[in-house]
Amino acid sequence: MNQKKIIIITGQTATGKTSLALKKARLENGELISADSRQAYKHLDIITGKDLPLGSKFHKVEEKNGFDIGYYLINPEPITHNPKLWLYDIVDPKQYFSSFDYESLAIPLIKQILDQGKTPIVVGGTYFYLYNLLYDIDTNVPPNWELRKELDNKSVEQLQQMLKKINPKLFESLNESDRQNPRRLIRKIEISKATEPPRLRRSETTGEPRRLNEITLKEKLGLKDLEVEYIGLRFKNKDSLHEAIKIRVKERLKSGAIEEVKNLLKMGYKETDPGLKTIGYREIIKYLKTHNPSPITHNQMSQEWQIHEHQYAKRQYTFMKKDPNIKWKEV
RNA sequence: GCUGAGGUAGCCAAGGUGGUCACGGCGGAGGUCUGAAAAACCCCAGAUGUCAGUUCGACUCUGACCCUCAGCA
Repeated sequence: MNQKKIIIITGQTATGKTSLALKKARLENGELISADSRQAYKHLDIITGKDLPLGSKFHKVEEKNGFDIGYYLINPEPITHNPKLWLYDIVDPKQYFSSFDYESLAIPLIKQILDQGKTPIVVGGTYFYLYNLLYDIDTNVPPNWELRKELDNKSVEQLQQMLKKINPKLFESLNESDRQNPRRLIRKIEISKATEPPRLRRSETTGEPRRLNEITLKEKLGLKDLEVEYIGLRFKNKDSLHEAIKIRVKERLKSGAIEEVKNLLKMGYKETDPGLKTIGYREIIKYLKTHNPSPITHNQMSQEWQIHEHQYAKRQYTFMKKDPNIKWKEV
């Protein structure tokens, strides 16, 4: 019981990651750290499924790099062991938030929880965040939002030409999917334009596949010895996935999803804000639009939401299943 | 019953003077992923209502039949 331990729980959407995390928290004296790119946004509560008991309060602890760090208590009533839940409500829906930001916030929290002799339980479906947390991200080029904004107007063709010009080798190393992907092209241009020469991975220069075996989180924490329990939850078949998502969407609609969107719009948030580019919000905004050239019914909105949620769940698994360290559990 | 419109993949849907068996979108399968990731992107598989005729050749023309929709009665 002396060895330090961290638990990572990820997996497909709607598999019950949070409830597993809570169970673990009870058993192992744990605190939860969310790894969810949507629950990191303030005001996005019902649709992103922040399962907080009524009347929960956000306890802000500090402000770091412009992000709010704080926690919720899982139980509203004071009880003996009341685990904290961190990294909800970090940023405003208008703000951008990156996997790097996530890592920079999560690492000190993990350390702190370990120092208290507790077990950090990192839980969430944003595998990209976990990927960067657990493994290495080997570039040192931060996002340049001004450049990105400027390049957002360019066509894919133009972006390709630009990259080919400033970094032909990198362009050649891209696969077809990335070559057609404006976001990825912009990122590559951003890296290539950076004044500091980036420490590029071999995969980007030689095309060699990246090795994904060794979890480097220990080194990042400065710990020699750390037990990592890394669990992934997935659906055992398509039916259970569809069923779970159907129930989830209906429940969220019943608990006021539409009102949540209306309020956000009233507060001045727009569909183009980073936080609202999220499944559920998109479909409801489309449904609420009065001047929509092709209006959809409530039922269609619900269907589309469900479909996009399925597709997301499948994409998640496609990405995650390449990680050899995940111990899968079916639900 | 009459008149009009129409039947193209699971859904929506384009098409042409008859001649590489057919544009797309959605959905479905598979995939990409190194500081926007619930994002963005790649890729694959699916079709001409039925029967007969004209023709070297029909999804496209003709006829019959079956079905759908609108209007009339």
